Amino acid sequence: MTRSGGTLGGMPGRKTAETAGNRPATISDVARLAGVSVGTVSKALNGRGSLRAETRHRVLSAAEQLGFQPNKAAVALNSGRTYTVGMITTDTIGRFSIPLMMGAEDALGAGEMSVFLCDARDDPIREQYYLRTLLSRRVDGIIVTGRRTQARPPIGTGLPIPVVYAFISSTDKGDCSVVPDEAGGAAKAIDHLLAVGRRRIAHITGPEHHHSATVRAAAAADRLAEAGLGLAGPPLFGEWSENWGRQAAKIVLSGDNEIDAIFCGSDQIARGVADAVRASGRRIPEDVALVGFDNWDVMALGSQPPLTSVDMDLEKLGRTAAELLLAAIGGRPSPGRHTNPCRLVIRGSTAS
Amino acid sequence: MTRSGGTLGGMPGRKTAETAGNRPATISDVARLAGVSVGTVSKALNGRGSLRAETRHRVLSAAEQLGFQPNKAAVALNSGRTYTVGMITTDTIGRFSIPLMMGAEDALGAGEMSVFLCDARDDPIREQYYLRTLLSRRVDGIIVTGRRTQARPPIGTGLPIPVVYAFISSTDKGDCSVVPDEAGGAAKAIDHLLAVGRRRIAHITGPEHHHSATVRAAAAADRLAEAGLGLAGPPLFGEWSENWGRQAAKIVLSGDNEIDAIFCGSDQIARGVADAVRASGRRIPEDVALVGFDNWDVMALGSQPPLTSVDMDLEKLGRTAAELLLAAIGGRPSPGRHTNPCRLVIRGSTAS
DNA sequence: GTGAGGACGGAAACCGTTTTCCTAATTTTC
DNA sequence: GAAAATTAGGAAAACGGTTTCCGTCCTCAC
Repeated sequence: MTRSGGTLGGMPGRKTAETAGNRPATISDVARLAGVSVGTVSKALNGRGSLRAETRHRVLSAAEQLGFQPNKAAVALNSGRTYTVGMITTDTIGRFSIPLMMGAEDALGAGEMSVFLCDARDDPIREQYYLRTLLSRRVDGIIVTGRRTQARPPIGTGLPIPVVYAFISSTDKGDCSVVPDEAGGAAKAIDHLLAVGRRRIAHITGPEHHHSATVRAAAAADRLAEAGLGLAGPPLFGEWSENWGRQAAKIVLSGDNEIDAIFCGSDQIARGVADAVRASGRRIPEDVALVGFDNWDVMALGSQPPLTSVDMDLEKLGRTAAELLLAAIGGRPSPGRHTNPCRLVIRGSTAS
Repeated sequence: MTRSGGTLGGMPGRKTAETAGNRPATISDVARLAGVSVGTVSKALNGRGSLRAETRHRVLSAAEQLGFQPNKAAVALNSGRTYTVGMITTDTIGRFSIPLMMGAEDALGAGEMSVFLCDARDDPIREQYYLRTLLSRRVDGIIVTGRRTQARPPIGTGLPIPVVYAFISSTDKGDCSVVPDEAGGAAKAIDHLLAVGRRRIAHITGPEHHHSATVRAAAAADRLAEAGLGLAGPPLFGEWSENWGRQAAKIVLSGDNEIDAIFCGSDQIARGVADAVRASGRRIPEDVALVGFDNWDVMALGSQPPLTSVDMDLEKLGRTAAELLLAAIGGRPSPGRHTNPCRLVIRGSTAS
């Protein structure tokens, strides 16, 4: 009695004619079993040519019985398409890369694309090594991501395949980049604070040499200026840490003019600020409202009260990057800088 | 004047004969330029056969000039090896997967292997889809990771390629799994608390149905029993959240018997506990010493004082998994469960 | 001067698919 | 009932490498 196990759509792990150690079935195996030529098998499997229904069915069930899966390397060889893309994270895979990667991977997976993961760890040598590897693997395209939104030199010029930068952007204006609208996000934060009646707003953020810190600070100041106001004191630049948040909050709170809100450059900073505000005997949000940035769940939700925060929607951004890459691979490139709006997530730290 | 740009080891982005949109050079192009046959080019590039130094050099410089990179699909086709592995994260890519992935990717990259990233999102359908895809791509092996250390059914049986489970393990004892020694880590935490003179130790941790929670709790109790002591009250099972840490700490602190240390099932819980302990007027570590688990930097370092914590050394674990996979691919499998020791990282929350 | 042997490099098979012909058989048309 | 049109499926080329097998030329020994 012949086993009929191994449906095409079924569990590949199911024991079929192909057992451990056996080499995977090839199209020739299927052809032999079905009693037809390999060309016919290919046609049956791909719905090309004209075949009798009976023949097609015989091939299909032979393929099923052997658990046949076409060798993608062979397909790639004569189609010129590998249906793979490379994802290079220029710096270490971290909190920002993950949602980006997930979004991108999801969008690509739907297009039957597989993703090569490359972690360049901030090392230009590794980066170029990976680039060479990816080119050698004939990926159909590359997504470059990184922790900083600052523009960076293109990963290569005159490459034979499209490249999309996500989160980071390329200094070459002709390259396709997808970046969050950090300035818009900061503006939304300020708008919200104004809407809940705050007027004396301080800003505590990361290092001044960090692109995100300066962009967000400038946008916040601009927005207040448009409302006929100004930041309560110059922005406090420091580090992206809770510790800095605590320190800076102490400085702000000991100042002459009572502030009624603090816009923070990150959720980590906001947490530190929250600690210091509470320690000073002030209540959040009654006395001081607090807005963070990143909407990092463990920080925003672990804080007491939970933090209102600006969400850069990184997963969407990754998805968009993937879609632009797919379009470019399909011959419809979208050069230039594409910005993705931020969302403001309102929670207890500003709820009135 | 002929451009000589494009060293083999140089920047692939450099403008060479191959410019944007041009198809990558093939071995035939190199052969034509060097005035030899393709077979000779292959020999020159791979150091096979016997060639005159002059010929070899001519080929090499032709390859260099064209920026030739062998098409890996073609190589895969006749070597049977793709030099790729698949990495399936059964649940969403998160805090635990990342260091694992990074360690594995690093170890594999050194072996010239590329990694396919597959995020199964806790969906068995997606998981099987990815498995099929990977098999179709003829990866040389697969690493399966996940957020939970609990054993899971094998991803497939009778697969033609080796599989290594990292962090999670397979219920099939014959499968190769690499897991952290959570019990050992918990024991180290208890040993340390005992060493700094604590005797009344409580335990607050995650949900009782979570494997890690029960294993760590049991190991802590066992270790105390060995020392002729016991936990100060039964372990408090709840959630892996700061909020639960705060709640549980209040319960513990309001008990009859004064405790002098709390061992927490995670750093997040420990942070919540720290808040509650401080709020109760007790000092850390003088009155209550605190040990967390995971050594998650933002939590452990953001806490005040910084948390002593058990580090599962996930990057090492990922690296080990990759090495075992490489060995298995090379025909030297290491079936069974391999445990990796945890490290205790001592910080202010227990410093005497 | 002849035969043996080594050095060099070309021709061709092969890996697993897809696709383009092309032939043979069947059906349609008048 | 013969010519034309259609259908079914096979043979072979192509994709881009690697490897095996030979043939040619040169050198050396006798």
